[in-house]
Amino acid sequence: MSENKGLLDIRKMRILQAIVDDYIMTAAPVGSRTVSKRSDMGLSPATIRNEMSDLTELGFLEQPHTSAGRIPSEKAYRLYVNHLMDSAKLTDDEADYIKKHLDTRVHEVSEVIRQTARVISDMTNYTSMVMVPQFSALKVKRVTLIPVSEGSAMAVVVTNTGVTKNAMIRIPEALSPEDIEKLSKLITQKLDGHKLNEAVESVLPQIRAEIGEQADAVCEMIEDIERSMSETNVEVVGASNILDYPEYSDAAKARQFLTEVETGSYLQKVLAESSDVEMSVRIGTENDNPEMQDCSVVTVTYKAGGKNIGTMGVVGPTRMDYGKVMAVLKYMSSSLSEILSKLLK
Amino acid sequence: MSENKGLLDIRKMRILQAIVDDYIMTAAPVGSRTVSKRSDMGLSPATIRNEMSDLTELGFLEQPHTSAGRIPSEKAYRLYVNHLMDSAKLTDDEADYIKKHLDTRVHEVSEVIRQTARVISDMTNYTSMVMVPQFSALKVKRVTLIPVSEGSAMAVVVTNTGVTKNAMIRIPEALSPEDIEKLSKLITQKLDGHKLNEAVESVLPQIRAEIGEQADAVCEMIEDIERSMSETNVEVVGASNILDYPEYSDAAKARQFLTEVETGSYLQKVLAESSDVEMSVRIGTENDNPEMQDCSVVTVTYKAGGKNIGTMGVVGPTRMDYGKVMAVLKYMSSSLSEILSKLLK
DNA sequence: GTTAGCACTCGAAAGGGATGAGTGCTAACA
DNA sequence: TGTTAGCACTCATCCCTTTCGAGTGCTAAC
Repeated sequence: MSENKGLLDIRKMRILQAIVDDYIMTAAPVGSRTVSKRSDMGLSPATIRNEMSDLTELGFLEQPHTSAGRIPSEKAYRLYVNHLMDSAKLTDDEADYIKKHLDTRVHEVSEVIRQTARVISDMTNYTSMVMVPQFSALKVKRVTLIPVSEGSAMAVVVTNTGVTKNAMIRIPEALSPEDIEKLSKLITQKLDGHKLNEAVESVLPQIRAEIGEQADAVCEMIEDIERSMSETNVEVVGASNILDYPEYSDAAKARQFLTEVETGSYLQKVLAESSDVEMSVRIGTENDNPEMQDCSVVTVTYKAGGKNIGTMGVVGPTRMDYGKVMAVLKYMSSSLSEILSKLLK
Repeated sequence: MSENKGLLDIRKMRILQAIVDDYIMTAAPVGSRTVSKRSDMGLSPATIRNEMSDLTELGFLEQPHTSAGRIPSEKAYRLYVNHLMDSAKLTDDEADYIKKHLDTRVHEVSEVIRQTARVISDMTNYTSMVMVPQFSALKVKRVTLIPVSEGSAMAVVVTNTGVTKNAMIRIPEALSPEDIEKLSKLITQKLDGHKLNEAVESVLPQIRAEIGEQADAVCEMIEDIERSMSETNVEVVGASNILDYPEYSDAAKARQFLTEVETGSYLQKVLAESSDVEMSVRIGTENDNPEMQDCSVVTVTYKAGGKNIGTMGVVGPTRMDYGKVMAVLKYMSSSLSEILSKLLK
């Protein structure tokens, strides 16, 4: 038996690939006849049957019941994604579609993010999610405080890449507008060129050392700003697409999926965890959220100015068109990176 | 026949009420026996049958087929909402629930809105939507421009109520930070005390008259600000609740509803249109969006400082628990109004 | 005007083949 | 030794029929 990837001989791999491909398209158990016809290997159904029997024993296939075909196990999807998938390229039509629907003239980050999510969801027909650029990882250029009412102000942070974000923070009461302006300048000066998340550790002690009396108030404000800014925000689009797939024809299951997606906490967590790998795939029970264990989540990162600044991805049934999803995500990652790189400088 | 509301005698009204009440709870056609038992009118099923037959002829009831019970028509719901509904009050438990889940310490408007939407959706088990306070109807107190990059700046508008909002706008290129600061002050001075939406009409001509050369640029910026600010934003929560109702057990129908809700444009339109009536109810085909014609939408307005500043509501199946929804919305309207009134000054 | 009685309707649920896709095994073939 | 044809067997699905019962409408009596 000629080994390959230390797992299966080539013929078994090809058969498994054919089965997964077919199952992804039809959602129906695949029989030996179908495989024999579709995979142009010139093998009879009987031979395929023997191989399928082996694959079942090895844990790559499952049988809903004796007289049905086989469906891929999670292990099969894993193998499929790692080794045997046609890593599809987008057709010209698809690339055109994206170009047409990504309006590069838009100049607001949140708008670009929304569009991106929309396009991913439309192209894949799954649920897409795009994290807005990670803020506290960017270098601060300017911080402006705008008095709003006694005790509160709006802090607007501008980074060197031009991304801005704002949040309400508490400020000491009884500050005159001039004091506030001074504070703005002071904080800007202290944070300039630092990343927000690092600043809290590196700059705060400095400030405490340098400035005497007001230090505490200033430090608290900076911490407050950092806290508000590091809230990750995720745009989720196309949740209802899940209803197109027969595995979610059961209302209770669909409901569970949609509720989980609406709260978004798990998706947010996945995006955050995947922020340092170019592409990640979580299949079924590889998700540690029990509500999502018959879903798969694929993520990619995107960059601006050469640095990863965010993650985006797709959630759908485990029977997902991984090839297409990964192709779309790759394409969108570079599109978005390009747009943001231009936009943010 | 003793007339009432110029439409139906009292007995018919009570019977209709019993039918609607029952149908709202069970979603199953209501038979004469049930009505006879549940409405304590001491009438036999046969009598009820005669009345129901009349009500059918009058267009208040419909018969799915001969041997089923009756279900209320839209006309019946309309009558029910207008005249015969028990305008339920919340139980103490419910009021407690709301108090517990509305964290009054939160000091960010968008957070309050999100909570409100969450609570409405949880209490009614329908889909809730809450419009963030209408911005351009508030009086401007200060406008700050923060340079972001060549040609663009972030405009932050603070109103006299303390609500703030910000948006990226285009600015003339080649402005120094000092110029921008001057512009901030100029615009603040011009807009101070005016409502944004009125300012465009009343203040712009003034500016054009007073300032010579730079007028065009300034006016454009103000218009740009107004445009960005008047975008209404709606928080929608609990869309997946719809899957709990048997009328949406059909995946295609559910999908249609969810897609419509996700885009949100119709809901946004309804909220906007209803911003001047304390409470509005749109039943079924009273919605002009064909996709929503078997839904009902109930809205209420909320205030701050005595003025309407926003609308919120609930979407659900026409067979909706109008009594409860309206009670919850009323309660939430006054809660939110109170919180915002405090929060915004 | 109200009610009991009764025949009638018709959807929903339950039962019961027939169908056919698919399997596993065996025996023959190259 | 690997491949294949043949065949008996399995079992979900489809479709048809029957049964069941909730509910109606009508009539006649109270």
